[in-house]
Order: sequence, then C-alpha cells, then structure tokens
Amino acid sequence: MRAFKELTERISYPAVEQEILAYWKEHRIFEQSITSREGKPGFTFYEGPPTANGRPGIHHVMSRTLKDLACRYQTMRGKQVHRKAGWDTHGLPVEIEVEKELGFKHKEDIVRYGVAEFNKKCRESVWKYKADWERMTEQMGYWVDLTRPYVTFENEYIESIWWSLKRFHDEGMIYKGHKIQPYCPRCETPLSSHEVSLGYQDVKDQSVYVRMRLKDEPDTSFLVWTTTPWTLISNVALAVAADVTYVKVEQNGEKLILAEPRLSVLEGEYTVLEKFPGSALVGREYHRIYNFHPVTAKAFYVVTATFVTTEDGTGIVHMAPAYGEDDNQVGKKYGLPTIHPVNRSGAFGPDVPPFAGKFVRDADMDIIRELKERKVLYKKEAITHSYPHCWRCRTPLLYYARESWYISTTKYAEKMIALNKTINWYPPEVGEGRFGNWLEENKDWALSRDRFWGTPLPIWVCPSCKKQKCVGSVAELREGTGLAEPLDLHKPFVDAVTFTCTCGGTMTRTPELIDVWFDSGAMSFAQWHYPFENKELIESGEQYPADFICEGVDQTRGWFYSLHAIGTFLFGKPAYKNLLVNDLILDKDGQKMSKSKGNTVNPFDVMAKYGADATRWYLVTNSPPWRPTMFDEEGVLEVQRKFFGTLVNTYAFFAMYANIDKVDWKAAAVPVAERQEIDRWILSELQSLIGRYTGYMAVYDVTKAARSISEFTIDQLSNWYVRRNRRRFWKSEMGADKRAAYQTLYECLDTVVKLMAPFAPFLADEIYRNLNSVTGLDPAASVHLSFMPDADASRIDAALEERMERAQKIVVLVRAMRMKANLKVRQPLRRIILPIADEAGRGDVRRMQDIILDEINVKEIEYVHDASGIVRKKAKANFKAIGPKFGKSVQQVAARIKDMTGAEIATMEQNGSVQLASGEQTWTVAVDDVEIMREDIQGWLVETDGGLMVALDTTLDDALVAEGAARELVNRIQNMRKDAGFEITDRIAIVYAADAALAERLATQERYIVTETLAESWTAGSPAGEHTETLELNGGSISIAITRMKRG
RNA sequence: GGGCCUGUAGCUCAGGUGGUUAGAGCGCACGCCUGAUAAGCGUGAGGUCACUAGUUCAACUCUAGUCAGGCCCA
Repeated sequence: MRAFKELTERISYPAVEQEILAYWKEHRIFEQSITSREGKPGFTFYEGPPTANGRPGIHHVMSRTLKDLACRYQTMRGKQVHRKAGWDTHGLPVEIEVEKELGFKHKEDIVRYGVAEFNKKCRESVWKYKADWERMTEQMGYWVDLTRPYVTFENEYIESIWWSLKRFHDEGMIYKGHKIQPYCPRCETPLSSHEVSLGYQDVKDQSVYVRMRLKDEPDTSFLVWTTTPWTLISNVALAVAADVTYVKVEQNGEKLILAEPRLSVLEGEYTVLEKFPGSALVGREYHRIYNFHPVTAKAFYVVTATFVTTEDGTGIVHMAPAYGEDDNQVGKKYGLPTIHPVNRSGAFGPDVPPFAGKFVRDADMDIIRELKERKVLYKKEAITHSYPHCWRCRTPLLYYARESWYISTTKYAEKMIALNKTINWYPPEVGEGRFGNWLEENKDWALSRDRFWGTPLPIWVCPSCKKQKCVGSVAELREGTGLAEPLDLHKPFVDAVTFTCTCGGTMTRTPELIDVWFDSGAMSFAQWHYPFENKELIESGEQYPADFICEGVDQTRGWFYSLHAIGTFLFGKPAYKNLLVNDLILDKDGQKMSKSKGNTVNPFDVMAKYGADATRWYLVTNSPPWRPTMFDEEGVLEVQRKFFGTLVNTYAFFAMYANIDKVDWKAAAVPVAERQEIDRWILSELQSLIGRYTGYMAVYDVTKAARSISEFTIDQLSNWYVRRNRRRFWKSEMGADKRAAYQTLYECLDTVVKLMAPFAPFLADEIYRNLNSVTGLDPAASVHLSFMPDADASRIDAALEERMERAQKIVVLVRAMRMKANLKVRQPLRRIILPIADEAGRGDVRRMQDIILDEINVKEIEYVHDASGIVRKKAKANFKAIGPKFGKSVQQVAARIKDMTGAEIATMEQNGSVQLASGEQTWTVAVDDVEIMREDIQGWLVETDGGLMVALDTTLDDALVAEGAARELVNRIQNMRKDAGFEITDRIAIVYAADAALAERLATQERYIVTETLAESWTAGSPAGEHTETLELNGGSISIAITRMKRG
C-alpha cells in the first residue's frame, strides 16, 4: 500500500513548485486541461498583449494571477478555456528602443538609415525581454498558450486589421481632418488622446504676467497670464468671462485691468479705480506685443469665452488658435487669424528671427528676458502643474493644428454607450463612471501616426482625382504593382505598391501608420486571422465576445476602449462580457513604484524567496484587485506562515496518522449521519464554505473567495476540528469512529485544495496529488483536471453550526475568566454554571458538553434556572424593535427599560409583555422589545457575551490541586525528557524528593504521572544524575531525577 | 476645473437595508499549550469610524459640503 508523502512545515515552497512545474510539463497537464474539456461549453478569455521589450514587473504578476485564476476556475467548473498568448509588437516603444540603440536623435536619422533596415531592427528588438516574460509566466504558474501566440506584426494579423479598416472605410467612417492635436516634437507624431493620458506629469514651468496695452487708453494695460510664453508670439485675441467682475487698478503710475477675484496676483499696493463686468470689455482693442506676422483678418481685441475661470491667472486669457483646442474654437467662432511659426520638430521658423531654430520651450526663457527688457513683463512665477508628456520619450507635448486620419467613432458612440451597459464591470463604478463618462464625451479616434514601425494605413490615394482605395486583404494588394516578395506588409514594401486609378492616375499609399491601440483592439478577431480563417470561431460566438478580460485600470481608455470601439462597429456586440479591473501596485509605504525611486519589486526575487503561490495568494487577498495594493514582502511571508503553514501542517498531521493506521480507502464511507457531531459540524461548515466561495467567484470577488478559504482552514479546520480530535487519531483500534474521522478530515483537505487550486495552483496540486495518488478517490492526474465541488445544501446544518459557535463562545468566556483568576488551563476546575432557562437551550449545550469540558479542563457543567434567583438580570432596549413602535418617545422608553426591576423582567418573561409606567405615561413592552442581559451571579466570577453568560467555580479542593500539580509535574518531566534528548518511546525511571505536603498530594496522582511520562518507577529518594531539576510546585519544592531505562 | 475611488486600532484591511458593546490579522503586553512541537493558541491594551452641517426618535452607516490621498481626464 502506498503511503502519503509526509510533508513538513519546513517545506521549501519554491522547490516544490519546481517539481510541480516539471510534472505539469511532463504530463502536459495544461494541454490536458483544455483537451479534457472538448465538447464542453467554452469560456472565452482574451489576453491583453504585453510588449516584450520591457521587463515584466510585479504588477504583471498581479494581473496575470487574476487572469489565470479565473481561467483555472472555469476549467475546474468543466468549461473549456482556450488561452492564446499575444504580443504587442508595433509602435513607438519599439522604435524608441531601436533609436536609442542606434544613437538617433531625430526622425530624419531613420530615413537616412533606411526604413527597411530600421524596421528589421524593430522586428528583432520587440523580443528583447521575451525570455524574461516567458520565464515569469511559467514560474508564476500562468497557464497561457505561449507556443501559438498572436503577434501583431505578422502578415496574417495585419491582414485582419486591414480587413477591418476597409469595413470602416467602406462605410465612410474614416476621414482626413484637421484638429488641434497633442503632438510629440521629438517623435514628430501626433498622439491619440489615450496615449496622451498615459503621460501626464507634474512639471515646473515659468508662467508670466504680461501687459497688453489698450489702444484707446494710454497707460492702461490688460494683465494677461500664460504658462506657455512661446505662444505669445502667436497671440491674436484675449478672452474674458462675461459675468465676472473686472477691475481697473492704478499701481505705480500705470493702470491695469484684471478680474476682481484675481487681485491677489498684484505685487504691492494698488488702488481700485473702476469695476465692471467682463462683458463691458468685449471688443476693446490692444497693441499686439509681437509683430512678426502680418494679419489680414480683424484681431487683437477682447472676446468672451466660457472656459475663462478665476481659479488662476488674471481672468484674462490669451488666445493662440494654432496651439490650443479652446483657442482654436474661439478662433473659428470669431474668424480670428492663425499664426503658426513652429515647424515639425517644435522649433521656431525663420519668420521669427530672434528665436529661429530654437525649440519653443527652450525659447521661453529668451522670450521672458526680452519681454522684461521691453517692460511688457509684469512678473513671472514658477508654477507646478500637470502637463502631458509623450508616454514613451517623456518629451513635453505641444498642441498643434495638424492633418490626420480619423475614425468617426462619434457616429456610433450611442451604440457603444448602450452596449457598455450590458458589460459586467468589476468594480461597476469603473464601467459606469470612468469608462461610461469617457464614452459620453467620445471624440473621433485619431487613427494615423507619422512613424515607421507599425501597421500601415492601407489607403491609396490618387493624386489627380483624390479618389481613395482601401485595401482589405493581401489578395487585393496583389492586384497592384510593385509588391516585393517575400511578403511583408510593413513600410517600405507596401509603399512600393501602386494602383491605377479609374481616372488613369497612379494611386500611392498615404504614408501614415495606424495607432497601435487599434492593433491590440483588433485582437478579438485578428488573433484568429478572421475572416480569412476561422470564420466559424467568431461568427458562432465561440470566440467573440470574450467572457472575461482583465487588465489594469490604465487600460480603460486604452485596450478596453479600443476593443469596445472596434468590436461595436464590426460586430454590433460588445467585445467582452465581464471585465475585472486591477489597480496599481504601490510599495509598502503607498508610493508609486518607479525605477528612479528604486522601490520596484522584482517578481523573480519574490518568487524565488517565497514561491509563486504565496506571492499570488498575497496579491489577491491583501486588498481587492481594483483597489491600489501596497506590496509588502512581510505580507507574503505571513501568507506562507499562517495559511500555507497551517494547511501543510494539517495535511502532515493527517498523512502521519493515516500512514501509521494504514487506512483502507476502499472501505465504504461511514454515513455522515452516523459520524460524530463534530464531524458533521466541520462537513457542514465545509459545504457553507463552498457556497460562499462559489457566490464570490461568480461575481469575481476573488479576494473574499480566497479569504474565506483561509479563514475556514485556519480557524475551523485546524484550530478547532483537528485540535479537538487529535485523540481520535491516536487511538489505536481502527473502528467506525476512527474511520469517520479520517474520512471527514480527508474530505475537508481534498475540498480545500480544490477551492484554492485556482489561486495557489502549485501547493494545491501537491496536496491533491499526495492525497489522491494514495486513495485513488479522485482519479484526475492533477487538481487542475478535477472538478470544482458544488455546495450541497442538504449537508448544511445551520443549527449545528450555531451550536458549535455557542460552544466556542463558552470556551472563550471561560478562558477569559481563568486569565483573570490567574488559573492556568492545566489546573482542573470543578464546574461552570450556565444559566439557561429552556430545556432546548440546555440540550444544545449538552450535545457539545464533552468538547467544552475537555477544552477548558473543567469537570462539569451545572445548569441553573433563571428563576432560581441567583442570576441577576438586566434589560436593555432593542432599538430595532421599539424604534418603529414608540417613535419619538423611544429614548424615554429605553431609559425605563434600563431601569426594569427583576420582578418586572420576570413578569414580562412569564406573560410575554409588561406594563411599564414612568411619570404620566405607561407603555406596553413585549419580550421582543427587550434584550435580557444576565449581569451577575451573586458571589461568582462571571463573563458574558451578548445573551450568553458563564460563571466559573474557582474553588479548589485538595483533589483538584493535586491533579493540577500532577499535570504541571508531567509537563516538566516531559520537557526534561525532551531536553535530555530521549525518544518519545523511551521508558524512564523517576527519583524524587519533595516537601511532605507536596509528596502526599502527588501520591494520589502517581498512576497518572507514571503513565503520561512512560515511567517504570516513581521512587522517593535522593535525586541525582545528569538529568536533575528542582522546581516549585503549589508552594512546595520538589527535586526530580530522570534516567533512561535500558532498552530490551 | 471635471469624473471615479479612498479616508475605521500603531500598520494592513473587514463591516454595516441607520438601532446604542465597530471586527480580524500583524505589531505590542501578558500568559497558555505541548504525542501537528524551531509550529500553535489565548487574554488584554489600543478606535470621538477624516471634519462640518443636515435628515431622523436614532448617523460610523444616508444627504450635502469641507479637508486629505490616489487614479483618470482637462
């Protein structure tokens, strides 16, 4: 017969995990977890593709744990869960990496170097940290098919994207337009709004207050504030708020106009001359402060605008329509001219001679100096504000009017909003609030990028008739001329292809690429090369939509949006049904992790130290995933010690005795009804646990699901069931009772391990296989191939659970009293007294009596009747009941209830209600309106908990004292045995010398002492030898010597 | 400036359809157990449930506002 593997709590988790990984690999458990569910309902999961040219961090372990556990859980529920890995391979991050490598500073460097060669480098660079990613994925136990991933740069993937773009194009959803766009001068490309959102940073800028002199009022100036001095060169108007009060003040001989609430910006003394509303300023003209550009339209006057606030600045906002969305709107409204003297790399052109060739933000200081010399500058002030930066190269963005291709997402924003309401967001507020609001304010998707490494925008344009052709497949591309082989759908190869236009012109491809977010958002179908292959998969609904996706909250406007926007348009359905959001991982002090702060956590280190399971368990249980998690290594250690340690210990206890007893697992199960009450109790608790767990998992509350497992394991299974039942396992004869104990504990372990398997896949499998490889009760080769148990309501005995809880409470109360009376548990006591009136209540406790008495080392329970008069009772108002009943007078009633006499309480208990009079008033108070507190028993040590009361008889007689002393002595002798290094089976001889009184006392306990310590003799004499000790016991003194008997 | 979230014990977090003794773990103090034993367990101290107003017989819980922190967007 095979024996259970005897784990110890000194198990090396990382080492066990390595063994399990090898086992999984050898037996292809992951593959089996999918193939074994062939023909079963599917659970569709989409992997959000990471970029493999950055190192994986601890936050990736977080989101991958969540993804993994959801998929493992569904597999164990019998679903077939395909998980295709994916890699995001295009875009600026890759280009920037290569540019750095090649030492490039500007975009032209790439053109000089050669686009073909550059893209070849990008294609290689993408995989820079692939090995790290794969190692992390494997080690943490993230099951995903890495052998057949989707890769966004592959021709098939791009072809699918092109197919989708053609759908957009054919329906007139793609247009070319001008908009103010965030633009990265270093990368020389506009950024989409979701890219911008990735790069907000606090920066220190110089803000300036400048004077703009009124044309018709000498010595009077508008005081204007801006944080971007370089845009002053392009100023064409000023904006004020119509309904804000403005003032004209005199200061040092000049007059200034500004908003009244902003007077605090003035330096020094001033006198207010006039007050007027902003509307009074409309149309007033001023002298421009720079004259580089002639203008033809009317300009340099005051307008009103709603976005002007008095939060900062002066309440007078300078307008440069080329450089701001608001400014642009105002410019359009009033027909203002646009002055745009900045080139593609963000430098001033030759039309601004003093600053020509200078990067605009670098020109700020020069401009300020120059304005100061001309006395235009009133003052300057450093301000720190949040400003968007390029999400990759960290260059501050500029806002320009630029030409770009757009997708008209606004045309179907309503549909996106409607479909979003069908998606289950966890937590819901991200979907309703953050994502919902984003959809409500939907703007057209700026699709194009002026870069090199990415999916080319497959639109060809005829230069003569402007006709557009969108290519939607490779076959279509081949209809053109100039396509090189082998096929590569990237620049510059696709640029070489031309088509002959119906007008006879030669159509060439528009040079832009598309936003990488479109790449990843297209994965729902492009991962299957739809519609060129796998048409069925998508159209049958098997792989679209996803049942589940899970990423960081930063993806709200990124991947969550692009999936949704593309899916809604193409398929008219949402791309996913359930979405679990996870938030940031901070360091243990709540600081954001960053390389510069040096507070990042290396996932490999943590896993090497504590194992993947503990790391995963910690990340999931520490706080709900959608809340920021503070990562503290101490916490991982605690998981290991508390939960894993207890579980392993419980298993080890089971394995040790099961091996000794050679339990026959083929024997029929002892019917649950015939098992001891405590067995039925833990099995009932187990079913309740399954029920709770399943409920939590159904709503992706993985934190509560996992916490409920460890609470059960630690508090109920280990600290109560096992502790209370140890003796049953020691008992030598194997009977029905012992078998029941084994079967009960086995079932608990087996079930707990299944429940925890999605979270801690290694340890769960270790224990599962240790159990089932011996018993053969569950034949799966791995817990991950087995099935999740369902809660069996018929096995839940709520009354029993309640009884046990009561017993546990009584134990706690007695322990507290022992503590107060300074009576250690080793000292047996005569009795506790429980005032319980009704026979049913007494019966409940009686059924738990043995457990209670044994646990607290007390001889008996005495039940007293409340009416016996020794129990002093107090009444307390039950506000929930009397609140609605008495309304405003509730406080008076409550006060009266508090003063109820013993007689009144007795009357009420007898009749069900009682009349209470107070002053003029009389109320009828029913039993349910009142909580009866047992307060005291005359002359007894008492503890209460709610309605429960326990009194402890602390009187000691000689017999009890003797028993206590014997127990104490046994303990000391056992410790001496241990210190002496004796085997637990060694026999010993004891020689003792004690005070007369003590000796007499111990004489009655000789038999007990001898049995417990495996002593063959207990002799009065002169203790001597190697193992001798003297101790104080019950005020007496005793010396003891122990010697090991010869074996034989 | 807007949206969403958070603010409960020294720390990390629970909780409550509003009901008068607000919970756990860690840490701390004290102690216990010992045939799961380089583990385990208990008892205790520790909280004006961020602040202010309102609704209510009753607010830590609901409402409004304020303050602080986080994320996202301007």
